[in-house]
Order: sequence, then structure tokens, then C-alpha cells
Amino acid sequence: MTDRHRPTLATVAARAAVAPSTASLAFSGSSRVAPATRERVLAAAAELGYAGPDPVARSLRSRRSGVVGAMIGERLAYAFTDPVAVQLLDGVTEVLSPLGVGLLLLPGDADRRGPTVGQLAHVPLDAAVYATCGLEDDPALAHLQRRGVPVVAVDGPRVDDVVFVGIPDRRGTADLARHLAGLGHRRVAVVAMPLRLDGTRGPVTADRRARAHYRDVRERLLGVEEVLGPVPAVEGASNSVEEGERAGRALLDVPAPDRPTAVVAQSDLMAAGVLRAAEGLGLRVPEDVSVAGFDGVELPWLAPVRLTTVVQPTTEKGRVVGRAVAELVEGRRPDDVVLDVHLSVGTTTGPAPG
Amino acid sequence: MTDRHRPTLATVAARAAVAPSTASLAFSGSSRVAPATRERVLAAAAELGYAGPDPVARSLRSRRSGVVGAMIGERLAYAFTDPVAVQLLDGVTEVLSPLGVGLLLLPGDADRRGPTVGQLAHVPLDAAVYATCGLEDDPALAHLQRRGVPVVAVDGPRVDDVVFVGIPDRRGTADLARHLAGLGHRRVAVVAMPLRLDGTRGPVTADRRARAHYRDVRERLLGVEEVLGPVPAVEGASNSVEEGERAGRALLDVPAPDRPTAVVAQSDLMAAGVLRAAEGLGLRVPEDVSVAGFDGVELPWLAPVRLTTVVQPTTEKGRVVGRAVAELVEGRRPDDVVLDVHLSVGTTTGPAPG
DNA sequence: CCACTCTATCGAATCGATTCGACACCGCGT
DNA sequence: ACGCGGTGTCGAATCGATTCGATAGAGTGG
Repeated sequence: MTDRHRPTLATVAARAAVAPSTASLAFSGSSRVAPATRERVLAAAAELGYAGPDPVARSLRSRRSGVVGAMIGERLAYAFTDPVAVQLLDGVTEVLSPLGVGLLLLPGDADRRGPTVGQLAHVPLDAAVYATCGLEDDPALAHLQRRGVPVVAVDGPRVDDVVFVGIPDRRGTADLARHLAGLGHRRVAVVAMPLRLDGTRGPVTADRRARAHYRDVRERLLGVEEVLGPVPAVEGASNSVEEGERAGRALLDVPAPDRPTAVVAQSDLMAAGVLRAAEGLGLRVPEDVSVAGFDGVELPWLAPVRLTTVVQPTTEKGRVVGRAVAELVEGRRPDDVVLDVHLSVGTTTGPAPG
Repeated sequence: MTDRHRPTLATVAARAAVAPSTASLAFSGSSRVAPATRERVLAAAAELGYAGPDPVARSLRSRRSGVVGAMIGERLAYAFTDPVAVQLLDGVTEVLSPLGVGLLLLPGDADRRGPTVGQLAHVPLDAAVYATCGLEDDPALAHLQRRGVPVVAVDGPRVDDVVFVGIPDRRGTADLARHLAGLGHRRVAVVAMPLRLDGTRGPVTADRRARAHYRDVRERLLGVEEVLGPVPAVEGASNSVEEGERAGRALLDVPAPDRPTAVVAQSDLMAAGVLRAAEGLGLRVPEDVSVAGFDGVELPWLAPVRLTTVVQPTTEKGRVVGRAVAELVEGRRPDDVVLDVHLSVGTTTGPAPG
């Protein structure tokens, strides 16, 4: 690799017998440069194998790096088993890619909640998206704000100077709870996504709830209770089928009189786990127990079962985030956005037994 | 957002009554600066809310941006339904994150094979990884090489000045074919991953095969034929359960005498689809038809079925890529790496019927 | 007491491009 | 023939840090 003599704009300019400033104009496509001159510059560049202005140098002047950070709360392998996370980022890149802006993955590892300040400090960022990552008490957030990097938080808490994009989580599960109440369900339980990423699983205590990192998890729980009053909730250690199954078994593997007649899982992934738990315990859905989820993701392998769930427009949410980022990069301050959700009744909920 | 007066290193230096160069030394933790001075500089920085040296300016001097591009051949939502892609990137970030290097997602869209030169041109890159993206005839590759950005290709073709990390694809499927031959199978068919990303599906012609973009797809096919001679192959439009099912149905929905007794899918995802196809056609596995895959990914929803497959160390492959990238960034030229694979016999292959 | 050696700090050049104001030149109108 | 608007090109400052060679000053040994 010939690190030796990589040409710069100055080299190209010299070869085309123009000033560097003119060469720059030629590349940026300014109309202030004569077509013939532009040709000459481009030809010189081609001869020298010049690939265009150095992005780093350009970034320094223009105060734009073309890089947006995606803060991920776990390692990729775990975060991306969640179709919601993937769809979200897909929407973001759909908007940002055509603008020549890339999404930089900043995952945490098994222990941490997210990337550390040390990792962030060396990386050029035009903006950051808290994608699957709580941000309360996050030193990384403070660091970004000091740097003046604008932040968008998806489903995150509302924080000053952070753009919020989310959904009415509470109304979503409240609608779901009303649906269940209308079917006669009185003993309803919740399978919750992690309230914090510390590997905890099991019944959710009041204390635990107070120390939750994730706004959406809290809200989805409150939505159910708004309609049905306090309900037992079991937390999974991660948002996954396995943890959903585990929590589901904990709730359902009890004598029939104590058993919930309906289980509301906070994600479709966990709902799929609850379905497996029910199957494993020989319970029919929805005759013995109703199961509902949240998100509205495609889980083709469940077919022909159709999960009752609260559908959120995940990809569109990603696009909205992408547009918000684009505006922030332009220097504007976009409004917070709350997208809509709707209940989709499938085959997994029915009248309460008995 | 106070864009107005963000402090720079010079501001901090002035406040600490030292030269900018000394302040720089203080931040880079050089031992050539007196502890007391360092304290003073750090204190001044804290008072001013200075978040540390600007990464872009630093990059300009040090010729390092801390950003590595991941070239993705499709939109994220499709690429990341593939657990292999996710595990691979997980391994890459596992190595790179602690080094303060981030992975920049550069997806293509529905039409393109990968990111365009226009998108690449504005983004600072220390290196690029062709993760899920063919690179033959790719103008983006030429652009990267002109820029002097080192490239690592996963399972990619061997190209000059591109570091190769892969597996013995051909030996893997050859082992699998021998396993099937040993069970008495003579009529074996292949369900192939896309040879190019152009939405084509259906029987693989010789012409199509010659114009394939993906080395691994070709090799896996050749491995089977090395042992069993020419076999019919059906290509899916994408590497997914749905396309696997579609291709599987095309192969299996024929009168028994013509029907293959074993189907080799080129990925576990597609193998899962073939299993669904068999189920849909009322065929028992492995009594009526044997099915095998490739990759060795976890597909928990298949349980209790255990897929016969060729296991590759995907996460480790990602780590190897990460280490190769790290070396390239340091200016060294790492060797190509070929990791090992092994056959894992599950419950989906058995003696040929009849 | 002088010379010599470190050590801590500083100055200035450098990384590679962008951008704004200045300027030369051309053609046209009067 | 002179001036004027307009176009195309150029110079120089700037973005924010890093780094090497120079230097002042403190400390040490003869």
C-alpha cells in the first residue's frame, strides 16, 4: 500500500495549474468555476488517482462528520435478536444513508448499560441516537452534551435538550387491558422487559420499579394498571423468547385458581415465550389462558397463531428519528414526536375461562 | 444549544496559563508534563465544560478517525434477519469497541448491492469490512482503495490488497455430502442462497452460476458436487426462512420417485424454511426426506428438532476480522485467515428412504 | 562556581480542505 | 475611450488539535 504519495487537493491543483481554492470549488460543484477548468481539475485528479477531498479535513472545516452514533445498551448479538431494534435502525438508515450520513454502532458489552465515555471520546459524531439504551444518569449523555452533540432518545425519558421520539406506551397497554377486561379477565399478569440491564429477573417489586431505567417499560406497566388496578409483574433478564418463556412459566405453573387468565407481555418476543410456556404446561391458548404482546413484529414461525398485540409503527419511528437527526445536523431543533399505536386482536386472546 | 462559545484546547490552555501544546500534552497523558500542570489544565477544562480534544481535529493530525465501515449488501432489516450477520458484527465490535473504534453501518437499499461511492465519499474511514456484501466489480471497492482505506472481506473473493477472512466452505459441504452419501442418499438437491442480489429465484443455471457475486455460495455448491456429482440447485431471492420454504417446496412438491431424498440448504435459516415446506407437504423428516443446513446458528423455535448442519465459528470469525482491522489501522498487513468448520449431525438427517 | 544534564514548557509547522473577500480581465454600453 | 457589471480565479485565514525541536531553568557533580 503506497502510503508514500497519496495526492492531496494541493497536488491535484498544481497539476491542473490552478489554485487549491479553485480545485476545491471544482469538487464541490460550485457554479462559480468555469466548466473547462472543472474538467481540467477532474482530469488531473483522475490521472493522480485522487479519490476526492479527504473527509476528515472537510469535516474539520464544515463541522460535520457524516457520522451519527447509535447507542446500544448491550452487545449487538443480544440487542439485534430484537426485531424492533433492527427495524428501528433500518428506518433510521433509510433516511440517513441517502444524505451520506452513516450510523455508527456503539454497543455496550455484557456488563455495561452502554458505551463508555472513553469509547465515545475519540469518535467524531454529528448526533447520537439512544436506540436501545436507557439514558438516565448516563455519564455518556453528559459527555455528549458537553461536546454539543445533539441527542435523540427513542422511547427514552424526556430530558432537556434531548429530542424525544416515542409512542403512547401507556395508552397502548391500557387499550389492551380494556380489551381483556371486556372479555371478562380479572386475574391478569404482566411479563415485563428488563427495567434495568443488570441481569435481574423475577417479580417486580415497588422498589425495583422506582429504580427503573426504561421509561417505556414503566409506562406499559402503568397502562395495564390504569385499567385493571395493580397487577403482578414478572421481569425477564432480557427481552427475548427465552426470558419470556421463563417468566411465563413462573406465572402459569401454579394451581388453576391462582393462575392468571391472561398474560400481557411487554413485547411480542416475550409473548412468544409465554406461548411456549403455556404449551409446555399443557395450557390451551386462548381457552385456558389469553396471551398478548406489544410491538406488532412479524414472527412467521408462530403461524398459524396470530398474536394479539399493540402495533407500533417501528420502521416509521426509525424514519422519524432519521429526519429529526437530519434536522439537528442542519442546526434546527425538531419537535418531539409521538407516533400512534393500535390494538390488533389476533387468535391468542379470548373470553376468560370459568 | 450554545453553539456560540464552545471552548477549544486553546481556551483551556489560556485559562490554565499554559501553551496550547502543553495543554495537549496534559490531555494525551504524556509523562513529559508536570503533575501539577496537568491538574491545572484539567481543572480549567472542567470549569469551562470542555469535553476533551475534538475528535475530528485529532483525526486530521493522527490520520485515524476511529471509524470502521461495515459494508452491508441490503437494507439492515433484511441483512439482520440473518443471525450469522449479527453474530459476525458482534464479534467485530467486541474487539473494536474497547479500542475506541466504532463500526459504521453502510447499508445498501432494496435495489443496490451496497453503499454507493457517493455515500462513502463523505465519511471518514480507517478501514472497511465487507460483511454481507459481494465485492466483485464493486466501484465502492475501487474508491476505497484509491483512498487508501484498507479492506477486509469476509467470505469474500480473494482480491489483491484485501485481507481475507473465511472458512473452508467447500470442505464443509463436502463433509456434509459424504455424511448423506453414507446414509445412502443419491438424489440430493441444494437450496442456495442468492448468487447475486437481484431478486432472482429458481433453478440455478450454469450461466447464473458463472455470474455469481458470492464466493461462499459457489463454494458450498461445489463442495456438494465434489462428492455427489452435479446436483439440482434452487436459488432463493434472499437468505431467509421464507425463501428457503419456497425453494424447498419447489424441490419437494413432486412425485416421490423424482423427489430428492435429501436437501442441503446453504444456511440454517433456509434449512428451517425447507423443514416448513416438508411439513406443509406432509413429509416426515428424516424418514421421507433428510434436511441439512449450514452455519450452526441457534434457532430455538425449531426445538425439539436439531438441525444437521455445518457449524462455523461465526462470532470468532468476527473477532478475527476485528483483530485484522486493528492491525491494519496500526499499519500492519495481517495474514489471511481461514477458520475451521465441523459437521454437527442432528435429528434431521437419516437413512435414505426406500 | 561553572559547566553540564535533565525536565518541563513553549513556538511554530503541519494535517487537508473550505470560504470569503480581493482582484484581474472581458465585453458591453455610452 | 472610459467606466461598469459580471465572471472566474486566487490568497490567505481558518477549523482544532498534535508534535518536534528549541529553550529556559532547576539541579548536580567536579
